[in-house]
Amino acid sequence: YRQRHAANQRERRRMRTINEAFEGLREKIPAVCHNKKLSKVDTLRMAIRYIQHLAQVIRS
DNA sequence: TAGGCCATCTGGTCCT
DNA sequence: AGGACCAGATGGCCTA
Repeated sequence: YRQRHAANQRERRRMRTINEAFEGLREKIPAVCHNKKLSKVDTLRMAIRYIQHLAQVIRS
């Protein structure tokens, strides 16, 4: 009813902030394929790889 | 058609 | 009490 609806609305807002953060992270990853958007899970995986790569560059 | 990705709803738990 | 966070369930959409 009223409470439930309000909670759902807040949850949607919360998810939106998370998705915006994903969007921000996506932009920091060098684009492999430019037109195709990375999925959330791939964004995380690529970010990990990229950080590892950067660490390697610093080390050498 | 199965599998991956996603948005949404929901109930539980913890924090303010 | 009310909100934030979380994970599970569900259904839609798209692609190999």
